[in-house]
Amino acid sequence: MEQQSRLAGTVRPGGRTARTRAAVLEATQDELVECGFHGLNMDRVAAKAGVGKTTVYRRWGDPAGLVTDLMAELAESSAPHADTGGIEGDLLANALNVLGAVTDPRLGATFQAVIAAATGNEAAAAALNDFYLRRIRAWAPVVDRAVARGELPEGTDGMEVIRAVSAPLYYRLLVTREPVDEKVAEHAAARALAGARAGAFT
Amino acid sequence: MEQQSRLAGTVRPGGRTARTRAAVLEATQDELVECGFHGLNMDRVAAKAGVGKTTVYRRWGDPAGLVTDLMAELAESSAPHADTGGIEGDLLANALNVLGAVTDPRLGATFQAVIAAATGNEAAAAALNDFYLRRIRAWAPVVDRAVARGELPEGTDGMEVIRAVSAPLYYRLLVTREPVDEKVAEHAAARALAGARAGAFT
DNA sequence: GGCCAAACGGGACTGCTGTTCCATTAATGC
DNA sequence: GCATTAATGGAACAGCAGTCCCGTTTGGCC
Repeated sequence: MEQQSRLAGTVRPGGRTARTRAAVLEATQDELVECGFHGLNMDRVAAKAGVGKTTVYRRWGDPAGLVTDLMAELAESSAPHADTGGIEGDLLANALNVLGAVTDPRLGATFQAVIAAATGNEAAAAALNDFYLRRIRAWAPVVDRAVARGELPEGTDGMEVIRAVSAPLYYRLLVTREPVDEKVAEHAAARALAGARAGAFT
Repeated sequence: MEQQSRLAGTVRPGGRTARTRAAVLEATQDELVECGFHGLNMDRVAAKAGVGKTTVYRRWGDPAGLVTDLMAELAESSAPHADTGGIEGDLLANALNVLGAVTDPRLGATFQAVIAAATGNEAAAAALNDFYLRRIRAWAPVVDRAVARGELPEGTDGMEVIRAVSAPLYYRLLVTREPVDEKVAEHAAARALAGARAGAFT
């Protein structure tokens, strides 16, 4: 049932195989937007992608395999961090970046699907961990630069500050299910900054 | 397919009906610990509870209905907040309380299941929102008392501070899938406190 | 204690998910 | 270009989740 879904191990990654994968992942995202993860249907994905359902089952195994591959795909194409010249602007940019991602219909549906899939699926959990670790590492330098500029205390943990900015947004989105908007994003950035200035992240 | 799962609307809530519900919810939690939400099987739950599977389908409809009812049950029996005499101890107690809940095998499995169910199920999402709103309201007074004692700035938003303590724990648990331990809990409490003292929660 | 209807239980049934088999297509290496 | 074989597609098949029907049990009420 469980099987590797990454294209990496295939012997013939070019041409048809790559086209099939692109079409299937595209169709998967469409389905996620319409039906969510729990409504993700392998047959419909295959039909919408224009490939045989045998192919989908063989290469991805189950819905969790599809969203795991989708997440791996997103991990490749991560945008670089901002540089507004000051830590306040950089953290706000990070918060708005997260807000934009979870608010975007396609991306938001994908993130929620992977998070749902990751409860009880080791591969999906690993893909999720990989994605966010990359993202946090990519943004941590904005904190390091602020430390170098003297805006934040020496020894401030950049990755922890970045985590602190994202956490409230995801907490509301996933746990309390309260609305997530610009105000929440601004507060998240401001509070992480206040904690960092107070030396709570050293 | 979707149907109300709460016992509230039943005409005969006593005797057999209540026993059936208790047995089914107990069996559901057992299954969640063993198989997780995606492996939750209505037939096995019915068998383990010693009731007919028709009954389970009729009253709860689907796995999401089961975990939603379970969450509603947990919402009833919420523990009162701590009172250590100081805001630092109270917030730490809150963080350790959350840590204990998500670390406990039965509770943790239940929370993760409801969170997974809530992506794409309105009833589960509502139960989740209700549970956490109750919990946050129950703990907010520790902040209000601290403000009254002069430990925190006037106008500090108690509910927001409580949210800020929980958020990093759930963020790690659900999103980045990093380990959650006492150190993380202590940091979460300390950073929320630092932000509050700096006036970031007013 | 007895009546009535709500709630339950068992078993047959159905449709869909996921598998298997084999023929067909096309990517790779020469 | 041509041979090899990885990868795909279609169709038949199997198993189980979820539904339906109807007889049985039991809680609420007088």
